[in-house]
Amino acid sequence: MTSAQPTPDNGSPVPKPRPSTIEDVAREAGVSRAAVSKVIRNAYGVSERMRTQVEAAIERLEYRPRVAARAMRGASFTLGFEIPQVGNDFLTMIVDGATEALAATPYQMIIAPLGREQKSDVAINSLADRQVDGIVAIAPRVDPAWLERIAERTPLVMIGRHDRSDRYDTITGDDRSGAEQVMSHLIELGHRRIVHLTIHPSRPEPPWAGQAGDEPHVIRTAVYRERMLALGLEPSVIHTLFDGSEAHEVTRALLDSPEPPTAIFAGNDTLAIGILSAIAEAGLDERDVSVVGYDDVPIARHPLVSLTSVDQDGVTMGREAARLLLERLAGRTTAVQLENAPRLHERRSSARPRRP
Amino acid sequence: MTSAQPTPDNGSPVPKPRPSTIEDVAREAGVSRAAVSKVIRNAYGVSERMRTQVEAAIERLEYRPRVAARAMRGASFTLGFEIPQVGNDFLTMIVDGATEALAATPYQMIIAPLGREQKSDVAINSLADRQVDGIVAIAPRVDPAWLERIAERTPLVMIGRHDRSDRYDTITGDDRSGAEQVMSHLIELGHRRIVHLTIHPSRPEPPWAGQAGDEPHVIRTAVYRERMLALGLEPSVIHTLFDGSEAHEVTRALLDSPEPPTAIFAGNDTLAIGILSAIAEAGLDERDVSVVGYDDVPIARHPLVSLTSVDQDGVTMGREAARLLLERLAGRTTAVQLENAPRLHERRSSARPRRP
DNA sequence: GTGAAAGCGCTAACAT
DNA sequence: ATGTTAGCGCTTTCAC
Repeated sequence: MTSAQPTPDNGSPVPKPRPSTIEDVAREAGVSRAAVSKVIRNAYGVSERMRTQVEAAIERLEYRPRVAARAMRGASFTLGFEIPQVGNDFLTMIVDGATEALAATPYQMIIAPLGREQKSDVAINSLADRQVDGIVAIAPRVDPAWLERIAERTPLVMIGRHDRSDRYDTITGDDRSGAEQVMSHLIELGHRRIVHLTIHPSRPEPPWAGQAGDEPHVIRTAVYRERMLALGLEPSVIHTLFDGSEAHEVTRALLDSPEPPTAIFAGNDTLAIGILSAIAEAGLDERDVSVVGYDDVPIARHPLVSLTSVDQDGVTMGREAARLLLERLAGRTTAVQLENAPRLHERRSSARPRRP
Repeated sequence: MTSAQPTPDNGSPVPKPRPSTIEDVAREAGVSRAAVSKVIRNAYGVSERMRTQVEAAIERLEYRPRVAARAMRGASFTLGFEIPQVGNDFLTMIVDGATEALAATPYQMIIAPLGREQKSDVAINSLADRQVDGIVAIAPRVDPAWLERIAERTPLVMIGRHDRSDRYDTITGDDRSGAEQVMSHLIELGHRRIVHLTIHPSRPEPPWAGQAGDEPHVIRTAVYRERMLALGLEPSVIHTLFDGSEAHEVTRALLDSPEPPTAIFAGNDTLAIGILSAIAEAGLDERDVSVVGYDDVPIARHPLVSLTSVDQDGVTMGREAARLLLERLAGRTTAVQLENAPRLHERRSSARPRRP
């Protein structure tokens, strides 16, 4: 990176013109602060004449309400999204859905990405600290009791949690069904040596684990085991980091082993993409090792990738999450659980094994 | 999506326990509010004894400072990122770099994604309204004069702008060099019928266009034209939407035309991926039509995709952006311009044409 | 329909 | 080193 000569400081003191406040607008329009406040909030009790007057003043002074000040008394008109991985396409779909649902509302969305080594609760807290009016979070490993405390003050929608709360709403996919579809598909194709590669489970096992449902990935793994055992086959589960690089490495090793699998069921598409890259690099294809992913991210459809994957419609999930939040803000106080039915899209990456 | 029975409202009024304030902590610790404030800000003038006392009280009361209240007087310890497209992998790299740079600081990052049909200035404004302490934005088409007004109050780093300002900092790649590398590469391979496919330029042409440099995509297009004309070839530029779907359609049509190109220079990788999908669907490959992209997003390296692309190191850009903001917050007042040198990664998607 | 006044939780400037 | 006080810009009663 090349740095240009810093612009010479010509000594002119930076004029920090004070942004206009509600007070300025009130003076300019010849009304009270309260009146201006009512106008900008579309509140009851403003005459047509006053409204136009105030709006003109706002225009003239380029007035913009400070969100911080508003948040101290009323609402911030901001909805916060906690996203564990900015680059994850499934999460992107959720954000897209929510963006769409919020377009016609006065609410702005902000996203709090997880920092390096940062846990979900830090980001959720940071949203709460910022007085957002509602939170959507994807945090499978956070203590439900803690979430309920957050939900006491801020409407909260959790995506991908199978536990039930009467404080926060949940939106999930039916992970059991999705995993069943994957396994049925692979078994019907004739696969027997099927490996399941997924992300590391929580360690140590949290005390509330299994309390009221499990993490999506844990459920998928459980279904995998059940189906393997039911056929008298030996389950083989491998855990890796979430970003796909380790999935790539592990797959290389797997391919070099004496009895490589003929199919790999990946816990999600990011891992599946990493797996596919190792297979391709080894000069092999789906007839050697089939791969099935989960989430049906956009790139899965790409003809060069053509990854068989479980679609759980992230866009709808995001849209619904936003809707649930708006409902809460409109007064709903009972909890809602939404579950969608996933659907397997069969593509080129899964095929009959060459040597069964 | 299936809705579960709403949890019955058992009539218990939701107890909204008032979160503790700095006042509560002061009382609990037997000190003044100011003392507590100093402790949480690590400010000068606190005895060791008081510090431990206050910290204990904070712990006990689970006190968390309200960002809105802090922002009204001091800082919000928040840095805002305006991102035109959440799903764009190049932008993701920028966010990742910034996340890394911010990990060891007290600053939290929030991302303001663009809503549907929303312009960059709306999102930038919304960050400013939220009193973030600094803003990083990717907004090639916003009036520089307007940006300078924002920068008067909030430190601002613009990514991908070739104009110079003494109010805000800029980080760019050398788009001229990047595009030159692409064209040289394709020409050396023997391509003559090269099409350039890129995103729609601003319409109408903004009054400040060309004032002090141009949009990255415009520069890349200009280089393409120059190089084609220099060889006595007819430039052919096609504009599409940014999301790659239209690039896919356009490419289909191109392949069906009487004299299809032997190479396509895509304005960025998202478009290149869309182009590749059309080529693959038509049963063709790089010997028929070569493709070169720009940004070198992670998927470009994938062996199934193997897209030749210009690496402009988004991660470093993001890291530097965060660093520049922190510098400004530490007192720098002169503007800085950073430019990095892009580098072409040659991969399978570009090859000698079968029929030149 | 409109305005006056009382805070919201915090920090900064100023005491002590 | 610690405490006191005066706001920051806004919304929300509650008078008029």
